[in-house]
Formats: sequence, structure tokens, C-alpha cells
Amino acid sequence: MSLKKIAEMTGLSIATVSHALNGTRAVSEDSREKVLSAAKVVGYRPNMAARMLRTQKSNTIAIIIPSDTNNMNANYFYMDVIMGVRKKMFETQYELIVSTYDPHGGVQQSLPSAQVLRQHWVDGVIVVPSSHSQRQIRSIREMGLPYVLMDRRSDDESSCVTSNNKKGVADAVRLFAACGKRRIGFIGGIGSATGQQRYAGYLEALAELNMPADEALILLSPSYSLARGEECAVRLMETGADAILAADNVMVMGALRALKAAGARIPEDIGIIGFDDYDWMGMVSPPLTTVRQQAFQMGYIVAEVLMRKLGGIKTNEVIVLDTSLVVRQSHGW
Amino acid sequence: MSLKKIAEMTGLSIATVSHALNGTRAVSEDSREKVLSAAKVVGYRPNMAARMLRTQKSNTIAIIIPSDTNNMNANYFYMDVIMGVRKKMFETQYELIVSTYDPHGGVQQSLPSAQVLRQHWVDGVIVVPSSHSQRQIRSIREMGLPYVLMDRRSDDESSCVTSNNKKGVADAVRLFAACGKRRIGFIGGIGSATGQQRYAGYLEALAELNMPADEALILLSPSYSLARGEECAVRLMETGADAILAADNVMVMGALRALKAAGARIPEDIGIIGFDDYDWMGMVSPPLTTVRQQAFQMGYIVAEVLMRKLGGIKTNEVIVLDTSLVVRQSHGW
DNA sequence: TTGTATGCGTTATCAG
DNA sequence: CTGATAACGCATACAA
Repeated sequence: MSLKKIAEMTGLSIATVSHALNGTRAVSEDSREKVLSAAKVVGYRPNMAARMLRTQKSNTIAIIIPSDTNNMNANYFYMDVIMGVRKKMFETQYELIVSTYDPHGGVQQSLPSAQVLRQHWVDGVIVVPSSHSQRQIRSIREMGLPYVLMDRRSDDESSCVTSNNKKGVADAVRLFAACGKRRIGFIGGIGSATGQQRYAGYLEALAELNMPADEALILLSPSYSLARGEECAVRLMETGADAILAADNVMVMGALRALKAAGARIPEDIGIIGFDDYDWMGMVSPPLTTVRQQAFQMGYIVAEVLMRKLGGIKTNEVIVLDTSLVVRQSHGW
Repeated sequence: MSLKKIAEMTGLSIATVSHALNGTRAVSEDSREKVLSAAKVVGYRPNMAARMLRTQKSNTIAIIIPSDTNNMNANYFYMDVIMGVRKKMFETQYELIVSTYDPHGGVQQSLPSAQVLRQHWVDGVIVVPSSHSQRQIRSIREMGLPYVLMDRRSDDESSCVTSNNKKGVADAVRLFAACGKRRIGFIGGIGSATGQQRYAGYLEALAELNMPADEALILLSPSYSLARGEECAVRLMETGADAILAADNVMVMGALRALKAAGARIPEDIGIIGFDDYDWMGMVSPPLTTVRQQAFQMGYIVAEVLMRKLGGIKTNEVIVLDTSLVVRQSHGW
């Protein structure tokens, strides 16, 4: 199983065997063949641990995402992201460790649950920070582990890849306004930088349109859930909203359900725009207008940025991916 | 950064430092404190490579899933699975490597793209086999790497955790029949063991109900896609089907879209039942009746089985998880 | 309670 | 073109 064994089988030295296998120095054709066939016979597989120990490289990175156990749906966004990361990993022959943490685990629990960080192991890490993870991010930086933030920005000193959440929501608000909507409600999360940016986009667009920001139309929650989405939508209907911006793919489902349960006509009585884009959104009635994020690309690009860092490049990159409005029918005419 | 350094700092031996850190033998309170504080000062993190090399254990497993790049939706099922696996991993302090392969990559390409298998590294592996991966599975077995199959069964010698696909589909057919449906169409995949089992369930239920299996009502495809789902549904409408069983969460979306586009009344003109259960399925109109799989549990359980194997238990376990009908409205009355 | 010393499987250096 | 050997950082058997 080891180089040593193959060396014994072939009568060559460990060094020659290693070089023959890796093509890292000239080896006679004769020796090469002997080594290769012996390796095949015993089913030789290199021992990564030894290689890592020697080279100080694991060819492995980790991605650490929040996993809200009572809201599994939010994770689908990260699935697309992970597939994007995987694509880059495949191209570069890296392996990917997927780790999770509980975003509601409190300050000290938030990120470090990822034991992968506490061990000298991965070459780099992609992190989706929570609002409590500044300290962990700092410690990652201090231990010299290459990293890139993703989806959410938590500070100015880190490389980061996010969506243009602010613009995405602002676009949606403008679309509502263009359709004659005047009382636009906002359902969002306040627990993450992402949520805050979306809220900021809402306020900004309102201001730009000279529309007042009515507190009764703004419903912020610490976390996302279907039930919470329903609840908020009910509240907004009572307040006389004629449009709802649900800044998250879970909330929008709840909101939609509540609207339908109440028998509201969409979009005549009340318009609705959601976040993220899945095929099913075109399948509900009316088909949902939504703010699309480039999830797969986000994964691919954040992996690319990390790879660049692993290559020794020192620049800090802040990449903001554009969102796009997927205009279907739920927003109005 | 290493035990050696801490040994130097504290004036103790490497052995004592190691034991103090790991609590693996008695150490005087005095020494312990010295070691711990020194470790904290220099930010000591154990070097996994060295530990792995020494102990021949990585505390890491891998899961290898098919990733159909032109059908990202299918992946969401595996996201739920992965979260289930993660839960077990969290409990047992293992890390999880997520690897993918192209299910349409042809025979030789199918599984081995997962380089993780070609390296002596992970302690065990969870594999979703494709119909072409028997050889790879055999080679995994031959190299003595503990493994468990998941979602699909490819042979009789491997431990395996799957859903009861056959029964799930049969239940759906019976429900259709109970609602007076007589010409029940089947849209399915033939490219995987999963698809074949679902098809078998369809035939079995039909036979049990003394209903003929009309070839014109059976549409099998090598792979899943939204477009293909639409196409099949159109065909089935032409053939006069009064019900459609779409044995996959992507196909059912396509089928639903086609039905709506054609202005069919659901479920009066034509009923439809899908596979897998997502929140959005309750949000379309009419709410979709579907065959639910226990995705999260499947992940948790398959991880459990693998852990058992890693613990040295030699039994082969074949676990079949029950499916359940989520009865909403699209099937009929 | 502590220390010494070995070896895990590689890569890479240095010497032939 | 080839070989001997050191070192990577750790766990642990053995000795004291």
C-alpha cells in the first residue's frame, strides 16, 4: 500500500518509486513500467495524511454555512452556491468540506462549532458570517488562514462576494411604484447583514420616489420562517398595504399563502414580489415576480477568489454580483 | 505552533504536552496550566495531517452525489439529505466532504471523478450510485473502504439506505384509482434504480387493481428535466390520460406547467401526483398531492449506518424508509 | 508524574 | 538515472 512496499516489490528505491509515480524527475522507462504495474497490482493509493504533512497543503477547502434547523428551505440557496463552488473545485482538483453552524446558537456558539477551523487542516475557507461572527472572522484572519466571506459582508478588511441586495430590493420597489402601488409593505429579516441591506434598499427606493416610509408597513423579524411570513402578510393586509415585498424565499411563500387564504386578488388587490428564483415560482398562480440572485455563480466566483488567495495573491477583493428582476405577474401591471 | 514549540516554552516534554492537551494521561495541575496557557498564547491548533498519519484516522467521511449540471433542481433533495448527514456528523465530531460526479458522464467517468476515492484519506464514504457504477462500488469494497449506498440500490452485497419508492408510487396509483381515475399515465426516469423501482410500483399497483398497463400511458426518459416533463404531459393529454403520476420533483413541475398551459382543469379533467415534498407544492393551485420521502432522515440514518461500520461492526444493513402520501388536492376527490 | 524514542508515508535534498 | 535519509507533527509504548 505504501511507496515502501512498491519499492520492495520492484527492487527500486522509495525515491525512484515516488518520482515515477509523480513524474517529478526523470525515470528510466523500464523502472517506470515496473513501478506502475506494481502500483496497479497492489492498488496503491497515496496517503494524503503523509503528503499533507510533508507538503503543508491539503488541497482541501471548507465552506461554512448557517443551517437553520427550523427553516430548511433557506438552505436551498446554499445548495446552488455549493454546486458552483464544486465546479471550481473540480477544475482545480480541490476537495470541499461542508460545515454548518447554528445561526441562533448565540454569540459564542455561532461559528466556532466548525471544528475544522480549530484544526490545522484546510488550505482555506469560505465563510457565510452571521451577525455575531466578527470575532471569529478576526481569529481566522489572525491565524493566517486564507478566507473569503460570502453572501454577507461583516467588515471592511475581508475579501467578500455578495449579491447587490440593496439594488435588488430597490428595483422591486420601483417596479411596484411603476405599477401604481402606493402602500408598499416590507417583510424582512433583521438578523443578518443581508437582511439589513435589503431593508436599506427598500428605504432608499422609497425616498428616491418621494414616498413616505410608513412604519406600519415595515415588518422586520430576527429570523425567517413560513409562519412568520404568513403572520406578516396578514398584518400588512390589515394595514391596507397594496403591495408586499418579501425579502426572502421562505417569507414570500408564507406571505403568498396568507394572501390566498384571505382571498385577496393578486396583483389587483395586492401585489407581491419575492426573493431568489426557483422554477416553482413560475408555477404558482399568479406566477411570482422575484429578485433573482446568481447563486451558482456566487459559489463559483467565491471559490475563484479563494483560489487566488491560495496562490499567494494578497489583494482584498470585494465583489458584488448583480441581481435581476424576474418579472412574471404577481407584482401588478 | 507545534507540540514541540509548546514543549520548549514550558520546559516540559512533548509527551507531557500532548497528554495535557488531550487528557490522555495524568498530568500535574501545574504542568497542565502551563501547557494550556502556552497553547492559548501561541494559538496552538493540532495538525490534522500528523494526527491522521499517526492514528490512521481522519475523522472525515465523504458523500458522493450525482450532480446533473443541466438539472439543478434535483439537487435540492440531496441538500436535505446532506443536512441530515451533517447532524450526525456534528454529534460525532466528524467532518464531511461533499463530492459530486456527472451522472451522464458515461461508464468510465461516472464515479471515479471523485478523487477522494483514489486517495487514502476519508474513513468512509456514502455513495449515491448511478446505473453505471457497479464497477466503482466493487473497487471501493475491494480497497476495504467502509461505505454505504444511499437513495439507490445497485447490488445485494452493500449496506444501503433507500426510500420505499415502489410502495410510494403504488400508494399514489391506488389513490388515483380510489378517485375514479382509470387512465393513469406514468412519467418517470429509467436511468436509475430509483426510477426503475418507481416504475415497478406503478405496474404492480395497476396489476393489483386489475387495470391494464397501457403502453401509450407510460413515458420513460433516461433523465429528468422540466422540458421533458412538459413534453410528456402534453403527450399524455393527447392519449386521453385522466391522471398523471410524475415520479420526480422536476418532471412534476414541467407536467403541471403543461397542464395549465393547456387549460386543463386539475383534478377534474386530469389529476396529478408528484414526488418529494417541498413547501411550494402546497402553494401552487391546486395544491399538489405528492409522495413524500424522508430526505433529512435518510441522511441522518445513512450516516449512522456508516458510523456503525467505522466502529467495526460487520453486518450488512439494508434499510428502507417509508414514504408517505401528502394528500392535498391535485389528485382528485 | 514525567521523559525518550519510534514510526506513520511522503517529499525533497544531497550524494552518487 | 538512482539511492539513502531527513523532516513534517503527532501519539504512544516503554522506561524511569
